[in-house]
Amino acid sequence: MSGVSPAELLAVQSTNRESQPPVAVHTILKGSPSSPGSSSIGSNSSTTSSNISSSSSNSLPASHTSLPPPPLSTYSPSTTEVDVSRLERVSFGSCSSVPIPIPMQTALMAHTEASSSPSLDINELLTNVSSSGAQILHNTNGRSFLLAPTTVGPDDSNGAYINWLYDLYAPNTGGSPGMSHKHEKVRATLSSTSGGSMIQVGTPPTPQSISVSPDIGVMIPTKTEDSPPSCGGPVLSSSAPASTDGATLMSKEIEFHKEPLAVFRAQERYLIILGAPTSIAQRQGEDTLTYLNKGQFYSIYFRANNEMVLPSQAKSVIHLSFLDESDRTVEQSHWQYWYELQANPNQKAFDIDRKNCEGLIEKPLDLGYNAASFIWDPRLGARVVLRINCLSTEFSGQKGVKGLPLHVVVDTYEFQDNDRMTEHDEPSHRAYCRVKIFRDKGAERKNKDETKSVERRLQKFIRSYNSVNLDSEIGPATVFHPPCKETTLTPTSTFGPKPFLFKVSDMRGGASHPQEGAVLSSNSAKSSSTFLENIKEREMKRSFTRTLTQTKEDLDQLEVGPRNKSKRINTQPMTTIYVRKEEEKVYNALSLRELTVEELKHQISNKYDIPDEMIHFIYKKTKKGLIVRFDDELVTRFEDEDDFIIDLDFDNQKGHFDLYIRY
Amino acid sequence: MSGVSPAELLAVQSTNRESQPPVAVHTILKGSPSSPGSSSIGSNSSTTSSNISSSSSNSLPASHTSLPPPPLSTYSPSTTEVDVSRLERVSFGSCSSVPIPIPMQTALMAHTEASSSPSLDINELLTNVSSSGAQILHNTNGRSFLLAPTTVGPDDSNGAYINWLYDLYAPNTGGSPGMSHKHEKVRATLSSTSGGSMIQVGTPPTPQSISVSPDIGVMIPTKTEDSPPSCGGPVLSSSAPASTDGATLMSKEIEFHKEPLAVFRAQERYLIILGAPTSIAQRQGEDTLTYLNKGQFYSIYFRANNEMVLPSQAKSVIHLSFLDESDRTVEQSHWQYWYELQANPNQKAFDIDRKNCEGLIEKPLDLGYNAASFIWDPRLGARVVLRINCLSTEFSGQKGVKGLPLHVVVDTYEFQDNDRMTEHDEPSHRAYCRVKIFRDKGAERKNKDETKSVERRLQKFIRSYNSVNLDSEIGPATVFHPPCKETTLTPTSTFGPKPFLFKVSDMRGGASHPQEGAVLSSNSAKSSSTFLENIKEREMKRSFTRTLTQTKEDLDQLEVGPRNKSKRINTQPMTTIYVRKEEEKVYNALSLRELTVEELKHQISNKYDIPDEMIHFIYKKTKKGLIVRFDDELVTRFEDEDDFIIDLDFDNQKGHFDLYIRY
DNA sequence: AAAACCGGTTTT
DNA sequence: AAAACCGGTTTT
Repeated sequence: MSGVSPAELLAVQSTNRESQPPVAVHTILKGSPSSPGSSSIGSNSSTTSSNISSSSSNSLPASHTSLPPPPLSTYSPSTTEVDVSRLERVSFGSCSSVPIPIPMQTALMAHTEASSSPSLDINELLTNVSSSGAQILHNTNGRSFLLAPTTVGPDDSNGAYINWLYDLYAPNTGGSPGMSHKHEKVRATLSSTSGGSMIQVGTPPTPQSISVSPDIGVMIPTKTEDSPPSCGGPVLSSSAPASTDGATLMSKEIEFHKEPLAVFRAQERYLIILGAPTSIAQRQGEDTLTYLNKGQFYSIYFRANNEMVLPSQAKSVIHLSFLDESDRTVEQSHWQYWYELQANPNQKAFDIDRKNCEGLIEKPLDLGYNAASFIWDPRLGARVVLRINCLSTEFSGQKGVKGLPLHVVVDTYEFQDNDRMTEHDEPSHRAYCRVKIFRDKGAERKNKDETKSVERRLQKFIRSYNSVNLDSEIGPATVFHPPCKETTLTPTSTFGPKPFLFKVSDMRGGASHPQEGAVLSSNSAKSSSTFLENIKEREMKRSFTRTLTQTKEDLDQLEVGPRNKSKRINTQPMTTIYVRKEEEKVYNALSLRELTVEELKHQISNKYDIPDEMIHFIYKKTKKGLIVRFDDELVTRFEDEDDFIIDLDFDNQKGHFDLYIRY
Repeated sequence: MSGVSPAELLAVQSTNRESQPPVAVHTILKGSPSSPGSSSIGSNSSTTSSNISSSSSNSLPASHTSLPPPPLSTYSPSTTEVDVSRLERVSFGSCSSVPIPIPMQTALMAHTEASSSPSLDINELLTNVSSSGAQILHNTNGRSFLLAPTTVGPDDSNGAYINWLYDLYAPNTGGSPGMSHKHEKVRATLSSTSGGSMIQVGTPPTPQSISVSPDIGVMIPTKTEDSPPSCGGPVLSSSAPASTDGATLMSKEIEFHKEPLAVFRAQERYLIILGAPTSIAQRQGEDTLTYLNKGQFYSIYFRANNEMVLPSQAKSVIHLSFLDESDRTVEQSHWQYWYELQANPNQKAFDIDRKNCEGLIEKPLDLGYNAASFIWDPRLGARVVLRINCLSTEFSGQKGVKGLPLHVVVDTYEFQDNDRMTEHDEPSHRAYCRVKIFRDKGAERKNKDETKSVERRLQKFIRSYNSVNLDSEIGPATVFHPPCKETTLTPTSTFGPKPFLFKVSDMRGGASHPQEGAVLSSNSAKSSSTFLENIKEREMKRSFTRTLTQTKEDLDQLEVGPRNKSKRINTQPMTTIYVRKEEEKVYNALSLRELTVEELKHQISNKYDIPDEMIHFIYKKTKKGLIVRFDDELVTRFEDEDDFIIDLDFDNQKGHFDLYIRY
């Protein structure tokens, strides 16, 4: 219908270059209500439960059942290695609406394996069960998730069976937000007596009624009588798994931890977690993205792998930077731009709520305007509470346009007691995550909108999925980042260049990052004497207190910045314009030392690896479409940070390039 | 359901303080296909047309039928006086979908009378015809409008009849946009044999097939065979009206005028029309609002009432101002703020396309940065083409916030021949309209969005309308401005203060409007030394105008300061025009440091590598082909980014060049 | 050209 | 807290 292939809608993930831990808890929903220790998932007290034919004898491929038990729950979902162990069949009746009671806090996420299940045959599925293909599960919190069929086959009772695959997430209920959650992967097999149809999640139980069935490791509502089936009572039951080690998965009540569970990959030495949910809209395998609110405090948890030999002290440095920008001058100008908008010259890109940090051996220390360090004991862990003072939109400038993501980069250095390292030490560990900072409660809004968006895309996917043409190679895949309450920073190489440090004080003297003599002084945008006095007053205040311990109260008093403010003057003798060709994703910065056509040519040829003399003409293409030859005067009109789309046309006849700059 | 009363959704208008002409054309749809001069509205060539029972005998209250014939069409909809004459009944079949063929250009607007029809009984309507209450008509251009029932009664054939009331608008098809339209008010009576239901507008005929049925004065498609009824063929037919003077309404083919029809209220001396559609979202009786695009040219038509004694010359002054701002200092600071963002210091708030104006006795003359005047002959009319160079959002500053509406105010002064009035004359006429200026094609988007929004509100109204509780006093009313292609400026008192004139040159000396010493200073987003110099230059120029008093407005202005790079501070006062010879593919930019013939020569010779003295004469070649010697005054008329084709003719005899600039 | 996106802001 | 608005901008 939509003409969009499933591959486009939900592209199959490729690699997991962030190397997130592939561990996952696998749990089984089983059809036999008579299994030991079973709790009735679908105990909807329906008289039509006699419709159900339970078949627990259906065996699965050995490759699936013989996998070792997966480790405990993790904060990072499995991506590269999809464990497809423990398949079970659960039969259900002929009703067109099959209630699956799932706790209110449980969300289901679309999932099929990318590679480990070559037996997946979408075409067969489509042929055999057209209308019962991928289904949207409507969770009671308003979110909907895909339940994707993987394989189908003849049922030994009265119909066909379908292997459904999905992820089960159980976020926590109580406790502070972003503190704990559970992520489980569940694979269940359902057999349908009829051509299947809508599957709905039943009315959730009250939160108190949620308990854990130790034998299957799934949270199960103990009373579900308030979810009557919408038609003849198909019921889904649970029981002990047919596999061996299901009981080891979660043999006790789920704990809602005050702090995140530290689950390490085998080699990973540190685990750093940002207490804010990761955006689900990012494709798995790509950089994660986490939405934050400017001026709001978030925790970063630091944990070391206690199975390793750990130092008694570590220094971690938190940087806020633009990792995408390989060009440091761009990063510099971003920060410079931001800084000059601040009312308070002492304003840092982020600041730390010293009072609410935990486990810090020394007070955190600002290294620059976009970095801070602190000492902690890896054997004990630590928590740093911080807020970010800039907006992502401040770096994109224009009005209706995406803000720039920033990077939170954490470098960790190890040393014993007072054996502090020197400046030139390499960090033992580096991890980062991308963040986007919004005004007000924009982060929540953004997450909410994304949930809706993902639902729409899944709906769309299903429509195309159930329609005719489908490449046999293409099947649904988990492309979105699974919902979670926290963001695990991605470990990365420690050997790259150190994150850019923005130091305002650098400007006075020669610094490692030449500052081109930026001028702070002319705080002249504030023309009201009253206003100026306020600024001065504020500066006075800060100068006294900033060396002292900053408490949250102090920080709250310090305005994060007036909303509308003019920029300040900065005497950089260079005009930087950004250009990109239409097909380019990102801009190139042209730093014009002088505003002449020659210099423009030079910089263009430089940036695009064209010999200087190969660029013959430069034209301005006006909004009206006029083509105007460029002259020095027009170049003079360039303002710093102007951006243009350019066309670099090669003239085959004459063997040179003509450059068109679109206005 | 929604808990919103109809009164809240569609509040009844109160007074018409703008005193728009209450004239309206009333037209009748009638059920009898045998009436003289009838054209089949519903000639859907359906075999089920036998279902239709036509009943033209149904008589209506005398108060409705005895009204005098309304005058000819108008550009201002009737508001205070609702003429409810000429009701007719048209029966239709039992189909649930009744196609009403209406020309594509026809829009239907919700309407019932506010006060002049005390016989309206909503409750009766609701009781008798619940599901066939107010209906949404889906026009084929995607817009939907309300068809509101007014009264119901027993049908003499087999059901109940309903009096429907709605407005019928017939915008023009061909011609330039915003040139002409028709606005008619139609009241029709339909009787339903069944409990009524969805009414749809049939597929429209091609524009060519539209003709006028003189006896009923409604545009009727001559072929409608491409709109098959979705079920058993109910057909709506039209015929001559039962009333007396229907033929006088529109006894000839509708003309799509190249210029707007000038229809005057009795006393009104001038009619001034802006060639852009009025926003429908404004409530009637309130100020109109018209959406424009920045940088796009619009026409303003000037017409005088030829039934009056008119002078041979009139001077009209077009102002762009902030009429809402009673405080002129606010207005001043708004313009000051805007002005300082302009790259070209000669940039005016709007400029006039001199080439495309019509009927101007003299060239328009800029009075300040936000006003221009011109002389025209009231007996002949005139057209001024202008574009506005500011954005409404520039004056609201913040990001997600409504832009400030501006006012286009036109003062017209009368005088005989050369008897020009002095500065202190009062204008004979003043009219204004509110405009909002958007970026790109924002005006169209805005109008479109409003249509959708109005539809939603009407839908919502219908739901509440068809539901239980409804105050007997409350009925639907026409609250929105009717769709139209043009905006008639609202006449107003000429005795108020004259619109604010923003003159940059005012800063030198004491002006009639004190300038409050606006601070230019370092309101800067610019960082280059060149820029600083420019600023300094400016400050130098105006330093003596700086005042000690800093008003709150100044501060506000500054805090709204530049946020993105699109805002530029003026560089040198310079006007850039683009020229090319006919044989040249691309234009050359001439940057005129001063607007003199000498400078023009200099730049031309510079660009075309001709010695200065080799260019002897510069001529203007008018559209008519006249050759005019250029003088400084003509050069002064250059607007930034004007473009011209030039002829550079070498005179072999005299050995020099003559330059012709084609207009 | 139309629709969607974007995120700051206002409204509910 | 959630939804809608707002208009510049991008995508389709």
